[in-house]
This record gives sequence, C-alpha cells and structure tokens, in this order.
Amino acid sequence: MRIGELAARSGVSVRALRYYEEQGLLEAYRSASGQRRYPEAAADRVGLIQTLYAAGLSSRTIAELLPCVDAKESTPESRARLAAERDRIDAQIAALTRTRDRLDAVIASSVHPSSGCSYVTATGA
Amino acid sequence: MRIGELAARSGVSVRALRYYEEQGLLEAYRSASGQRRYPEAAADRVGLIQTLYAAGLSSRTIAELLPCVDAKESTPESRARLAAERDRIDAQIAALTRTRDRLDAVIASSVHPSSGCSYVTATGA
DNA sequence: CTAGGACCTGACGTTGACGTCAGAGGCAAG
DNA sequence: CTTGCCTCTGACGTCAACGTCAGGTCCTAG
Repeated sequence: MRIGELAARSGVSVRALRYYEEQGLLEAYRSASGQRRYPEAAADRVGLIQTLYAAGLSSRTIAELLPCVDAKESTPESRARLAAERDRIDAQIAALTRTRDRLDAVIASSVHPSSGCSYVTATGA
Repeated sequence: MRIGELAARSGVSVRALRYYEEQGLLEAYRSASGQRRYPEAAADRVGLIQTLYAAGLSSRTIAELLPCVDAKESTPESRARLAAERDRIDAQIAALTRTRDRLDAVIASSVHPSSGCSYVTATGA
C-alpha cells in the first residue's frame, strides 16, 4: 500500500511515517518512480512504534530494540536494554499509580461538603 | 530559604524553580533586595509539581489544579478536570502495563535458546 | 491528454521544559 | 573594603517528534 493509506489505517500522519523511516524504525520498498510502498504488516509495525513512543522510549531506543522485538534476535546488550526499559516502565507505572491515588484522594476530599468547596456551587441548587 | 537551597533540597535546578514561578506554580516572597525566599513547605510543593509533570500534566494544567489540590478548593470545572486527568492517568497505566507485559514476553522469548538468539553468545560458555 | 489529488525531497517552524550565557547587583567573610 | 559565591533579569539555545510550506513529480479518472 502507499503511504497515505498506511497513514489512514494506522492513524498517524504521513509526515510521521516518513520520520519513522528516517529514524530507521520503518522500512519501505520503493516503486519504480520512487514512491514508498508498504506491506500489510506495516500497520502493525506502526502500532508497535506508537506503543513504544507512548511508553516513553525515544526513537533511538526504539531503533535499537525493534529488531530484537520482531526478529527475536538479541545480543547481551540488547537484552540488558530491554530489561532496563522494562524496569523503567515498571517504575513509571508505580509512580503513576501513586499519583492517581493522590488525585483520587483530592477528588474525594473536594467532594465533601465539609471541606468548604461546595458553597460556591450552592450544592448544585 | 533561598533559591539555591531549595533547588538542592528538592533536586531540581534553580532555572526550573524560576520557571515554575513564571508558570504560576510556585510562589516566593521577596527579600528587600528582591531575592526570592521560600518557606520550608516549598520543597514538598516542588515535589508535587515534579510528580504531576511526571504524570504527563502540562504547566497550564498543573496551574489550574494546584489550588484545588492544596487548598481543597474546587469548582465544578476543576473537579471535572481532576477526574479527567485521573482517567487519563488510569488509561496511561493500563497502556504501560500492556507494553511492559509485551516487553516481558519479548525478553522471555529472547532468553529461550530455541529462538535462535543465544548461539551468538554460545550460551555463555 | 489534462485536471487534480497523492507523493517526493528539502528545509524551516513549533512546542514545552528547561539549559546556558551575559551583565549587574547582593551578601557574609576576612 | 575587597573577594567570591549567590542571586537577579532578559534573552537566546536545545531537543524530540513532528507540522507546514515550497516547488516539482506521479498517476488515474474522464
């Protein structure tokens, strides 16, 4: 498929796809006239890239780990890298959980009429 | 205390503290000569700011929610905002958990000698 | 064969959370 | 009173992941 269709399917911009290629995250073969063509599997690949970006990995890190993820190839370094990222994500989950719980506490206390917040809204009346 | 000490205590840069003030996240009273002075509680406040940044909130969002967090004041809008951020963080935790599990699977499979990755390292021998 | 949408490369613009530098003033020690 | 570190404001630099624009090419429908 062409780049526009891949963009539509995977929900990212055309510019982003070209950027991914530039960063070595996404391959494309070229038509005779030089246009990018992608296999069906490219959509999944783009999804994976987005997932890793969302987990806070940089392009460089993703580029280092992607071959390991989809080809199951790994060197001792890449395995250490994978484990390090896993641990980082774990720590991030823990921090986010604490933050969420803290927000929950704030929400709970701000809902209490006794905390002096609801007279502003006159208890909805 | 002065800005340098607060920076040292809270583990952020002096520049960051001035930036927080600029964004309306952190107040400081001024000495006669115009230097910033902070109360002891400022260190905790900075910690909270960092926590919220780490949870993906922007300066603007933090500025909107901080009065609500520490003064327990809330308007209907701010409560909706709090709930929205809480839900966003929840979703982020879920996504990170999936990503972590996926990485775990990759790590597990890359450790298996059968996956053709360990002959490179000759099984450590 | 032509109109117009999709695609190309190259390059500059954007945004957020600061880093860094310049030039000037404040402050405790000796 | 000077030395030297801290602090001030103001302003430009940075970095990543793209957005956007310019100028040109490709391709398919009519």
